[in-house]
Amino acid sequence: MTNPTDFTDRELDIMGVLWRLGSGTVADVQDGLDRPVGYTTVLKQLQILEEKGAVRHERQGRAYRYHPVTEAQETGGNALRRLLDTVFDGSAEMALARLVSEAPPDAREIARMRAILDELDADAGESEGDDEEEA
Amino acid sequence: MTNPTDFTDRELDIMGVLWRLGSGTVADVQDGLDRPVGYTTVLKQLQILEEKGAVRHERQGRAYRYHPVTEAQETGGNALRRLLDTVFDGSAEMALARLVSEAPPDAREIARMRAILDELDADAGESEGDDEEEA
DNA sequence: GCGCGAGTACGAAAGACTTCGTAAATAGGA
DNA sequence: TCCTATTTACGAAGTCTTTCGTACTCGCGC
Repeated sequence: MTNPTDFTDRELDIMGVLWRLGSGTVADVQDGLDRPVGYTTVLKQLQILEEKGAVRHERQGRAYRYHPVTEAQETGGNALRRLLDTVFDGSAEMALARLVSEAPPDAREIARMRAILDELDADAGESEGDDEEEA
Repeated sequence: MTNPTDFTDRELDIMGVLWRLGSGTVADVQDGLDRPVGYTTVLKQLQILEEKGAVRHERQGRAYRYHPVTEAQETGGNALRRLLDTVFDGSAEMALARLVSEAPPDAREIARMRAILDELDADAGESEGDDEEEA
């Protein structure tokens, strides 16, 4: 991973396309990839991913349509945890600093990110306040 | 993918130890790893990492002491960018949501994370104001 | 100076990943 | 029905990773 996850690099490329599209045929995925890869190569990867339980397929006309089974967010979470542990020394703060420098969010996104932090405070407050409410 | 970077999974394990310790001998790194790995295996990885320019070594007594050359933050940044692109659909907000659910920060850390976002607003304000100042 | 033990160098074996060639199957139209 | 184009199935080749065994080296103590 310089596998960020449970997936290998190429598998992650494929999953990325499926997550973005929602689902796709072999040709769809092939088109969605950044870099040119043979048709049967993509098919093979999808078959491997299916063995691993990461995707499933259904017939569509004479072709197969593949759907992701594992959620993007779950995969991302695992990868983030690994990154946090190995490179950011467990510090969410450092990770955030790097995150925003990699992809500077616009004002609206910053506002929503603040909201996420506010929500954290609220949750912390609630659990600390449980005793008071119950009393 | 799990490769999160330029490094393979095992390489990242090794680099993680070096980043944490600052530097270390082969034995130090071996001890620092979660999982048992042969001494020569660790040595070999370090030699490979040195070929790649990720670490350097200096003599210490009869042994070598290895120092990381690449920064943890840089590696983390690359990995974050990949994650952002493939699994979080380019949204720093989604990444943050997952980040805090993976490693819930305490109040002090939340405060510092807010500060990072504040800093972003400040920067955005400054650059928007550049024209006015120049005019 | 010599020997011993700690350490490094080398290379090969095993396994995983990636890629694709070729064969087989299938559906639709002539 | 039969042919063709599209698609899947299989499997093997090439490459990269990971692991470690074995041989060599070097420095320190006697």
